Amino acid sequence: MSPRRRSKPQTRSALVDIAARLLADEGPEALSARRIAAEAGSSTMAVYTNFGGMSGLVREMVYEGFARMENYFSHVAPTGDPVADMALFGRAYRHNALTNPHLYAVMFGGASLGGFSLSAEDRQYGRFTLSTVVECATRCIEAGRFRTGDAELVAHQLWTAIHGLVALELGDYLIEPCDADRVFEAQLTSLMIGVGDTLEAATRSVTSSHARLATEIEPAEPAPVTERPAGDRTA
Amino acid sequence: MSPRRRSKPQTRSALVDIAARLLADEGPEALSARRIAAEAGSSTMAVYTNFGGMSGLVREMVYEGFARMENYFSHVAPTGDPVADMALFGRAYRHNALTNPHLYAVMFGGASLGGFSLSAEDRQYGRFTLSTVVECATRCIEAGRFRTGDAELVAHQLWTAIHGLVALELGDYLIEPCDADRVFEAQLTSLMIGVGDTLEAATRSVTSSHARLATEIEPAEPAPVTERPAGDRTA
DNA sequence: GAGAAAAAATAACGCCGTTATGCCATACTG
DNA sequence: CAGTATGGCATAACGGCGTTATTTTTTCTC
Repeated sequence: MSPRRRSKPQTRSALVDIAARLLADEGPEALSARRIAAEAGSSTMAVYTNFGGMSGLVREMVYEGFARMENYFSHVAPTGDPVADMALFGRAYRHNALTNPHLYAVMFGGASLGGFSLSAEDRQYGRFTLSTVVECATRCIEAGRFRTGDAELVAHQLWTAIHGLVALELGDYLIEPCDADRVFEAQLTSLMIGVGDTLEAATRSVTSSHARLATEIEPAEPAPVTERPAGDRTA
Repeated sequence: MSPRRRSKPQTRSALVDIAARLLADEGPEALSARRIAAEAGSSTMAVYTNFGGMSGLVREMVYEGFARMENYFSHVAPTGDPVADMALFGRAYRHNALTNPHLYAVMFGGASLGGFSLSAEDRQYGRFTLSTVVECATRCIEAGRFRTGDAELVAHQLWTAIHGLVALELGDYLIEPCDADRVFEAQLTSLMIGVGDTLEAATRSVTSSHARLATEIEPAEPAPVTERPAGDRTA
């Protein structure tokens, strides 16, 4: 039916692109090897020769998701106030999740698509993405703004708190979006105060981060689908 | 093969029991209509006549999950310090999630088993379970311990924060359990401070709740599988 | 150009949720 | 008490899924 596919990398990236589009447009249920291959004009076997199975393709999506998150993080410009930067990272995290909801669900929702589950290496890769936030927490601590000396702990607090909000938000447990917004803002300030900042300073920082939201949050390019440099990862 | 089934309610509760056992023992992947029916010695059709499909049976699991959560909540005895009570609710929430990890994943993980998704009514039911926590937050506010006057907001902050930790914990993103414990304790104190309590009072409350953990957290009965009183909910 | 190696197509296996059909015991009805 | 109808369950089938074995095609290498 379709013109003959010439070489290999073409079909591989085509499969990734189509999978990403299906995931974004129709959600995780639409991610099936048969569907993707049919949409690419090839047979189901292409998924196996290129990714070693469905789980390999899902892994590609997960890594793409972390790349997008890292992209948002890298576009957070320092404001001079490390606590405000911290809040900006929180906003970037939530913005990324709300922009790519289905992708985020695959990354953290434990959707277990096609029997996929993250390997220890994958999890380490995911946690590595937060290193930028850990560095920011270190700056906050060095500036004497936080009570604790454990930057990683603070980063994990921010991460888990925002993940919880976003997860329930995406699962429609927080029905009205304004609810989620209010909880998010309150959580941000409460966290900054709770880890040691003063009420006034934390409020100022979070408010300033809110003001910078529009200009800071969007990355330059529209986060295109990228391929991993390393070799195949058969499930 | 099996002796003739006499009446209806027997097979129904058997299906629920087996489904709950399969979910707890082998995880969400083991929850299939065919498997459950086979384990019950009946045919697949029993799932449809009793629950209108797989989604109905999953819904039963979700309601059971909320019942267990409510059971843990109802066994939280007031300590006299409302903020300590608040921390106890947080501990009860996490304890329930870690005790029934697969059930918790079905409730909030968006696993989308058998095309199941919560209806608006279901979500409302889930949020209603938190009303106990909202009342506790009200007591905290009336005691002048919290800065805000919005008890529901505070309850949602606690909820989302702990859910985020638990979700990542169950997804093995927080690799070492001691990590999760540390983040949980820090999150609890940070939240209590952040929403308005003083450093000393919050630390005292959270510490006292930690001391009460062993005796308070376990409910009397082992949370048996119950049936919903209402009629069938065909998907 | 010929042979070797990689990739894709075809077809099959076993699982899934779901549905249509028929049986048969139960529960009403006269 | 007999006859009937209702409804729960079994049997079997349909389409779709991930996966695998086999065969065919392509592509690279010598």
